[in-house]
Amino acid sequence: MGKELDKIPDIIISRLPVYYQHLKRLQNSTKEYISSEELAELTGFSSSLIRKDLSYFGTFGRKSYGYDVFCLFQQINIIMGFNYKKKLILIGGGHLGQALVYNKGYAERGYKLVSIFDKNPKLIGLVINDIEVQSITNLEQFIEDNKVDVAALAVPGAAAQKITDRLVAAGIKAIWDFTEVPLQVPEDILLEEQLINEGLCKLSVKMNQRRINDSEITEDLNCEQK
Amino acid sequence: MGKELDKIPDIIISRLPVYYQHLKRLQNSTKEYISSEELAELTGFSSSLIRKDLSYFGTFGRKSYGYDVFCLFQQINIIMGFNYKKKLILIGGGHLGQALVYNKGYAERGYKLVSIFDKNPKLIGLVINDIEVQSITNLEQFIEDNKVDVAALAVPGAAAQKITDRLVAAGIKAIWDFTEVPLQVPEDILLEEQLINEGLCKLSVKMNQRRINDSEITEDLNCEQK
DNA sequence: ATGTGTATGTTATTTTTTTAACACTTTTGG
DNA sequence: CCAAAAGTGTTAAAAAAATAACATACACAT
Repeated sequence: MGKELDKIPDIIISRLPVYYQHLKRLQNSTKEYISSEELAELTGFSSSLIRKDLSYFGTFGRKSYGYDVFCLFQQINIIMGFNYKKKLILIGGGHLGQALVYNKGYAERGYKLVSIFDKNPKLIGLVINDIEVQSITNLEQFIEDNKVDVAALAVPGAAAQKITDRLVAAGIKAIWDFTEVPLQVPEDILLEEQLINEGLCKLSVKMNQRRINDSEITEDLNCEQK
Repeated sequence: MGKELDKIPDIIISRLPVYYQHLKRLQNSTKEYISSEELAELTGFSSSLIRKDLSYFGTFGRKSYGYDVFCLFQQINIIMGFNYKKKLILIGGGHLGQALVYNKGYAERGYKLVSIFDKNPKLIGLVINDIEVQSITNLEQFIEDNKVDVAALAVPGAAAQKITDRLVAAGIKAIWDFTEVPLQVPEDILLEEQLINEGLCKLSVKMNQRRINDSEITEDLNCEQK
């Protein structure tokens, strides 16, 4: 019985992309069934946790076989809403923006990148991967006409909040934010901060920990404060 | 007393980049002190949680004032190890790779991008943002000669594991992985998967949830499985 | 058929994480 | 100097999450 009206716990949502990633990969293998134990091996989560996560959405397994690799992938796609079509626009055609245009992950997740906006006249009219960059002045009109669902924000930090306000006013539902600037949005707008340097931060913390543990130094830099 | 030999809980590590981000921003303001309550407002975490997180590393606050905005930022930098210099190389000079070359986040976190590698002869010799792309054949020699700490991996999925094996063999300590391919690494190598489409996944799940709740539909696509 | 092995879905237990409460210190203002 | 206010660091309680345990169902071999 797949349902659940209550909001899916964030902690489970955060694991869904991992399940997705591994199951996608498994589609190319000859493997027909996979056990929670094997999935645990792949993902690093415990088999118990995996069974629990999946049982939150329904019962997909088969006793003494495991999970049908194809069916489970289908179900994960449905759970993640990838079977619904979403229109995406990109704001900012700089280096990061251009990389996002060539990102191959959209279609399989139900997204379609429908336009690119920039304010730089040198970029306007340029065609990147078959999509023409248009002036940011057309933003509101375009969102309304095309019922755009999500905007990817890859503009300089200084412009981020202003553009965000315009997106919200124009009726966007969700923002995928690459500027490392904390954005203010109304409660009902979904905001996903894609901190591009997050991995670097975590690696730095962990390398630092090792350094400290190895040297047994007691770090205690005290900042002058009255 | 700043110390702690035990490993910092991942859940705390995951919040550090958020504290960092907001405190960095606050450096430009005239604000001298900030309370846990105000930080809660900014970050979305509870004030109680913030005080607890910070107290894990030491006592940085001042009774009835709050935290010195400058000192706390300094401390966060130390906790995250940003005051230690790390050498970074980039593997893969494609679209995403190029965007990473122009990323402005390295220096402030103690990283220096020292070289770019690619196997495409058309890219080798090209200078991107003052850094010359060199042949992937030089990889091992370079890592050894320059004591490289971290490699950013932005190559096609098919090449990912092979390159990873070479990096590990050459003595790299940490990998910042942008390929959406699950990589195998030895226990002692730090691996950070930077799932570029993670935000899109989460947005899709959440938009889907809203759709279901709004329509009160009971989703139950059953996959044919004997 | 019958017994053994496998692996799920779920319940019980433990652990981790978060929130709430508060004692205590410092500041401020009569 | 004393009282009130602010806001920390910490302890206690609650909630959430992860793990372990297990009853059940199914497959398969004898």
